[in-house]
Amino acid sequence: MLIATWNVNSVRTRLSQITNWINDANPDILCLQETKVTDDSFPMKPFEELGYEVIKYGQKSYNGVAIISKLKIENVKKGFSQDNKEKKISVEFNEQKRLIAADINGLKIINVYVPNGSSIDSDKFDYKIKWLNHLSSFLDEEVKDDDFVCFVGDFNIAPSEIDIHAPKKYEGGIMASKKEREALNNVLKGRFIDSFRIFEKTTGHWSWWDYRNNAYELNKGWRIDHIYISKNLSSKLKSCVIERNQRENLQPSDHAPVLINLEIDNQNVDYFDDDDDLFEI
DNA sequence: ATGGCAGAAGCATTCTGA
Repeated sequence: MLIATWNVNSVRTRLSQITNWINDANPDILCLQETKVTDDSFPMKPFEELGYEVIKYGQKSYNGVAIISKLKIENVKKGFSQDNKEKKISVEFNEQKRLIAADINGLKIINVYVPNGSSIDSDKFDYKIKWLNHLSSFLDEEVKDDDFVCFVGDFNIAPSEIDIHAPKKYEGGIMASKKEREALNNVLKGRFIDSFRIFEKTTGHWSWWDYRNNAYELNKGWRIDHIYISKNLSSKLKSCVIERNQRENLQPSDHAPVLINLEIDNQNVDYFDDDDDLFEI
């Protein structure tokens, strides 16, 4: 079972690149961030024609998340829960569309676009920390100990200095501060595994390169897009790769997709494309 | 210290991103 995350920086501008990549990589589930489109304008058809179901939670111009799945999508949650004791604060944090979750094939898929935070002395940075703290409460409520969870997205945080091309220059700043990492660790609470680090222990692997200053050509990148899995899935994890060639497309997103392979049987056999997928092997 | 590149909105230029 292939599960991917990709900050596409506008789903409409990147549409053909996304469908091309789907045709190449054949993911079962693709989680998108920065779709930058309202739900009524989301391009559903290109994905449905490829045999995928789409759920989306977007807004005009900014943010926006979506899940595209070959397998049946159930128990959809858009934004933070609003039926709990933190209802008021949830409404506030749902103004920016940054969270969508669903159950797919026995997995709880949680897709986030964490706020960037601008710079560590800004109001946006405070918002980022508060948003992460609210996300922590959300997970405490939504995730049970024995759930199989895949928690993915653009986290806008490099987990350690080996996830930055020039740590001496950037450590302590935005996406690399102690405060952000503590907030992220509080969200993870030791219950998740960073899929990528199971396979790659060294520096030099990036998922985002700034559009400016020729950053991609100079390979000046950061690893800020992550696929966290619950510990009870660790034995099922077969690979995790960053598809950096997508950063070489014409007019690319500034992020590359991240893709894992989980060795899980498809329980929900009602594929939407209804083709010969069921009868392979 | 500043700007550089890109997308959206909307038609010149501003806002936002990371």
